[in-house]
Amino acid sequence: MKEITIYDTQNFDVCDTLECGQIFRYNKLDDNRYEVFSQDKYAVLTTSPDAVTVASDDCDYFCNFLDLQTDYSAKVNRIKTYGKVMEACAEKAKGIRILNQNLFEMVICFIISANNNIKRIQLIVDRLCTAIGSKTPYGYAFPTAEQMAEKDESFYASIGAGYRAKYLAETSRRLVGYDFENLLSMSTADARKELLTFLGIGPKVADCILLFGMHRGDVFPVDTWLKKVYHAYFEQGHKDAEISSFFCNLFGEDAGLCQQYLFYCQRKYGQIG
DNA sequence: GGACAGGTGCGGT
DNA sequence: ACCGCACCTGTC
Repeated sequence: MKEITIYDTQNFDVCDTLECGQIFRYNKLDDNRYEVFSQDKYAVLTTSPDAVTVASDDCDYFCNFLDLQTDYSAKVNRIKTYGKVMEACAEKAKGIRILNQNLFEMVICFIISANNNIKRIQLIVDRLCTAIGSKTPYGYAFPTAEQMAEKDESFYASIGAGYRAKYLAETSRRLVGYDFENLLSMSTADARKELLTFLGIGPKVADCILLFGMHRGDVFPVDTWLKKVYHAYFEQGHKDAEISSFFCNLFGEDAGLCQQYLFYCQRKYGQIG
């Protein structure tokens, strides 16, 4: 394994980045180390007092994966001007980076995430990789669309997916040979419409795929946590279905990152301030 | 043992 | 278009 060390950790915290809910395939090894899986690749991230070290056979891949080429300082400073609430949670969550994750992997993982809890999502994803993913030196790869399409609904039920089994079987079949490049070339609004045509993808899951799999910052996934945040800190009388567009209008291009800050603070600390 | 999970699809207005 | 509701299952 090779290593790369990052010394500018002002806006890069491994714990914040991995535990803010954008990724399910990681494990905490000890106080300072996390292992991360993406597609068929693997890395160990070690935090020391003055740096973070990435150890992997695919260091370049993980530098992009961790969005290390992007300067977050301007974004964070701008978000801190979005009122008291954002100022407080940006200070706590400023180490979060929006990962560049694989699009197919995001589609499948976030279909599994619907009306589910993180522990069980990780359990199901782990069973999925172990059962049909290709073996790698460090574990099992995330399955390809072809590998998933070979399995039927009963298989996905057997790994604990519940009523999402049908969604996984049907959507993975539809994604064999799918033109992802075309999807990536679309505007955020058009890509969102296209994603909503897949079984198992509703508004919230579509926004997660756009944000985590396509790096579109101008979306705001609304789940139960963000509904709580809205009602506690932003109440302006919107119906649930309008909360996402309310935040998109409020935060513009920074909406996605703001959502991660708010989600993380609410979940980790039980409050924003 | 019940409520809750990073909601969605479906049928009824 | 807009509700209201059922829904797998692991965890707290």
